[in-house]
Amino acid sequence: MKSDVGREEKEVFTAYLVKNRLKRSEQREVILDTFLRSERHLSVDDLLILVQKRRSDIGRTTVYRTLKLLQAAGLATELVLQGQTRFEREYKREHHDHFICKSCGEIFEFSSPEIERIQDEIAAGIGFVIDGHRHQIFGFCRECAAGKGRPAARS
Amino acid sequence: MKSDVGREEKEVFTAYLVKNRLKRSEQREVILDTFLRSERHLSVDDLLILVQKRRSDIGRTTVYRTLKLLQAAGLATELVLQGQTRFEREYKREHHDHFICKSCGEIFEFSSPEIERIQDEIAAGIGFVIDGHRHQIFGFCRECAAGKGRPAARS
DNA sequence: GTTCCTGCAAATCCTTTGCAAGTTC
DNA sequence: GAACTTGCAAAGGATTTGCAGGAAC
Repeated sequence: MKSDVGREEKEVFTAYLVKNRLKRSEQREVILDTFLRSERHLSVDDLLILVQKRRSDIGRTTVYRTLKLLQAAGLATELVLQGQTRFEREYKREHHDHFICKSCGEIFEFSSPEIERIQDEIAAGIGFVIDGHRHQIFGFCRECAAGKGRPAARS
Repeated sequence: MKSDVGREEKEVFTAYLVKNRLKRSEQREVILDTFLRSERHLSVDDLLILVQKRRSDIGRTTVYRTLKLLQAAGLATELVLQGQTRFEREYKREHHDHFICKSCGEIFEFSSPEIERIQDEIAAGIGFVIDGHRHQIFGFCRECAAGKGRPAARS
C-alpha cells in the first residue's frame, strides 16, 4: 500500500479529491491501489474480487463509485469489449487501441500514429473536431488461429 | 411491403429461415422491412416505435428476437454508441466506421482503405487474424464545433 | 398435428440511488 | 459538528426467458 506502484496516479487522485472537497478513505485507497497493480482490462467484478481479497468488507457499490471518481480524475477509462464493460488505466498512457481475440479473450494493445494521422485528415475533410476515439479489432490471436476452434480460455 | 426495398436482404432472410427450419411471420416481415427502410442507426426503441406505427400489436420482445435473427443472418450489426445499443444494416455494406458528434449525436460514416491496410500490417506483425473491427471517433461536427456548447439536438 | 412464434409478465443482469450509520476534516 | 462515505437494500433500465395461446408448415 505504501509502495511506489502508481505513485503519480495516487498523487493525481489525492489532488482530485482535494480539489473537489472530497475525502480520502481506506476503501478508496485500496481500490485505487488494487486497480493500479492489476492487469490491464478489468471488469467491475474482476476488480471487486481483487479488492475483497484485501478488504472483504468493501462493497460492490463502492467499487462502482470509486471507478467513477477514477474516470473523472482521468485515471481510468471505460471500454466495452465483447459486450462486457471493462476499465483500464488511462493516466499518461500513450493512446492505444485493441486487438481482441474472439477465442481466448486475450487483449493486445497497439497504436499507430499513421492511423491517427489519416483519421485527422478525414476529420478535417468534413470539419469534424476529434476529441477521442475507440478502435477495436476482432479476430484470433496467433495461438488460437493456429489451434483453430479452441474453446475460450476465459469465460 | 411488396416493394423492392432490400429485396436481396429479404431473400437472404428467407433463406436463413428455411435453412434453420424457422417460420416466416407477418411480424418478422414488418420488422425487417421497417429496419431496411429506416435511417442508419436505430435503437431497439426507435425500431419498435416505427414498427408499431404499422402494426401496433407487435411487441418489444419480438423486436428483440427478430433483431437477433437478423444479426445471425448477417443482415444487421449491433454497435454501442455513447452507451446506447444501436443496430445498422450489415449485408453487403462496404465496411465503414463512425464519427460521432458528442454534441448533437449525429453519426457520420467513413471508410479508409489506407487505415485497413495499416491494420492488416500491424495484425500480421503479431500473427493476429482479423475478423472484423469497430472504429469510432468522437468529437464535434462542423455545426456544433462552430456554435460551441450547443445543446444536444437529439436526446 | 407438430413445431415454431408471439406477447405478456416475470426474471435477470448490470448499474445507480435512498438512506441510516460511520468517517474524515 | 458539518459534510462526505459506506454498505445495504431497493430501484432502474435494458434484455431475456417461461409460458399459454395462436400461426405456420
